[in-house]
Amino acid sequence: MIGTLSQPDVDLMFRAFSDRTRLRLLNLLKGGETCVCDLVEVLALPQPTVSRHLAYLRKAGLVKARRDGLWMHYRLAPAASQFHRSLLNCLACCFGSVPQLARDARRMRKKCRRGACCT
Amino acid sequence: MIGTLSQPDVDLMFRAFSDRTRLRLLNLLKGGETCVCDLVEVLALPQPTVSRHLAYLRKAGLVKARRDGLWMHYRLAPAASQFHRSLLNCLACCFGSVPQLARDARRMRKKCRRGACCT
DNA sequence: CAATCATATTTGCCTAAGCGAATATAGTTT
DNA sequence: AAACTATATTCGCTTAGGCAAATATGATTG
Repeated sequence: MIGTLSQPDVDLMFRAFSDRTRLRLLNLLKGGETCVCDLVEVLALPQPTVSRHLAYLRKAGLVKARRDGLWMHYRLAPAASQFHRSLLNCLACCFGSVPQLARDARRMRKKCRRGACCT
Repeated sequence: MIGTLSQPDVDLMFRAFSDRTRLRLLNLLKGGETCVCDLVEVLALPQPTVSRHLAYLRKAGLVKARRDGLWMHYRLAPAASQFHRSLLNCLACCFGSVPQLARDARRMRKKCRRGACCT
């Protein structure tokens, strides 16, 4: 009934950001491609929960997946519109407002430094 | 349990944007202070629906209300953080992606031009 | 103060979406 | 092919949140 509508619906993309778990995932992926097992460990959440939210983000067009043998690596999808770009900018700003995000990033860096991450 | 948390929760603000009706309201308020009756007419939605969503936006810290006799005028709250500012920037970008927003704005301008709006 | 107007809130109902537990799939190794 | 590993999906349950209809509130006017 409505005319042109952007591929991944704008509402869907906003809603993707409106859940704490997904925000944390996006925040970690900001640091580069990451495999699911590392995300699970750093967020300390059940693996099905993480996979479920990653699937949501994939459907919203916000992340891309790449298979590498047994592992799946996720990364932020390159911004496909000005809107997408501005949403990612919000993510950067959240980092200052939500202490949990900074903590997650710190834990990920630590894990990688001791060579314990898949990448 | 978690330490510092920004007043109007980040998740709440994102969720405020993730509903089509609220997005349309925010978009109209971008044009300046507007009274509820004008919003109801331009969006062609039931008044309780509009009021309910305005209440949501108020709680999220995104809009401010001002009473003027019988009328209530709503306006965008001034950005209180970098995050808030970047969210408002998303709104501006949406305008290009969601044709409905441009139509709403056009209808509002038209209404005001013929002197039919409360402001 | 009764009537009226603009707006807000409540109620009841229904769908979307989160979670944990269990299970399925897909690739690897032996 | 059987066993194993990493990841994805499904199921049953519970809560959040949307809507329409009805009702309440708050300000103004007669």
